[in-house]
Amino acid sequence: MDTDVIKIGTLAKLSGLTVETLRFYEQKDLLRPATRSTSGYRLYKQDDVELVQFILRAKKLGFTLHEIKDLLSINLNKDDHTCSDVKSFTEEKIEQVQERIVELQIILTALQRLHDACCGGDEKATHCSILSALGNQAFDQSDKR
Amino acid sequence: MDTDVIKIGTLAKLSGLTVETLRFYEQKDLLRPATRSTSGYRLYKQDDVELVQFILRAKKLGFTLHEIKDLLSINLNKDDHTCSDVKSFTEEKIEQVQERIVELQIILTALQRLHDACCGGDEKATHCSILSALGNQAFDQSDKR
DNA sequence: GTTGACTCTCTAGGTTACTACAGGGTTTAG
DNA sequence: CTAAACCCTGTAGTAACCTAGAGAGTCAAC
Repeated sequence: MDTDVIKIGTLAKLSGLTVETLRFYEQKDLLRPATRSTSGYRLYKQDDVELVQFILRAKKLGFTLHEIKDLLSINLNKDDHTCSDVKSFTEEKIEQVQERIVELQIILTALQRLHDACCGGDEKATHCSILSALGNQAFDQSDKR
Repeated sequence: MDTDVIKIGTLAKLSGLTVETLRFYEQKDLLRPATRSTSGYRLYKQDDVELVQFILRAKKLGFTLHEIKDLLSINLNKDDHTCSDVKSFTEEKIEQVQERIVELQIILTALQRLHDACCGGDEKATHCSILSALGNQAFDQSDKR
């Protein structure tokens, strides 16, 4: 057997993904095997391990699979793109992440306000301040979104 | 026609949701009409407008529909639950939100680091520092998760 | 009595990122 | 040579939250 070439199970082990995930990524156009064997087995190159790592690192940065697909095509044809292309790609993601953080912080503040106001005792929840807040119009004015 | 009772379209208008969403919420056991007309029309009470608002407020706080269902059943049977039940429910959510914020902040920091290192110029992306970072093992050590 | 607005059920799609079969064929080790 | 381990395709399910449409019945107004 050709040692330059690895089957999907090997790539899975080397990259820490499952075979199913690798096939899924192929379906999403992220990762195509170099060739197929006569019997139809996917045959990858050793280099594809690094490619999978690229994908995993981008995922860690919060990029979606679709965005990673674009990132990969930039990476493949580096000559057709500028540094500024990549930078603005990153900028957009930064903005998205910042927005989400702000949203979550608004949510967090509201939750903590409710939490702090609640006695948290063993008495029946009939007069629970959290439940009343949720049932109260006044709540709606308390944050502006 | 009974004025105490409203049809789904009216409830939709009063609550700002669509008819479809209201039916969807019913399917998810969040909101059941008080009765049905002889022809099968859903008949809601005026009070249900407040119930929908309760749901929307809880959604704003980041609760999932499933969690809201539980919250509603606590709200309906307040005597069977304690304040501390509700408080710990809220506590759990607070922890979830905090965790998510921390995650996003790690992502944000990493993105900003890459962004700042990138020249962002019009030169070809052949040596783009962002792409190299994604293709580089060193990246993996740079954050601990 | 007919139009138009409303309602009903049921089904299917769409997003994101997988996971899990079923029902095959292929390869490899002993 | 056979059994285990591997691979294939294709489909369907998960979570969360809806949205859209088909095809049909109902209600109110003119």
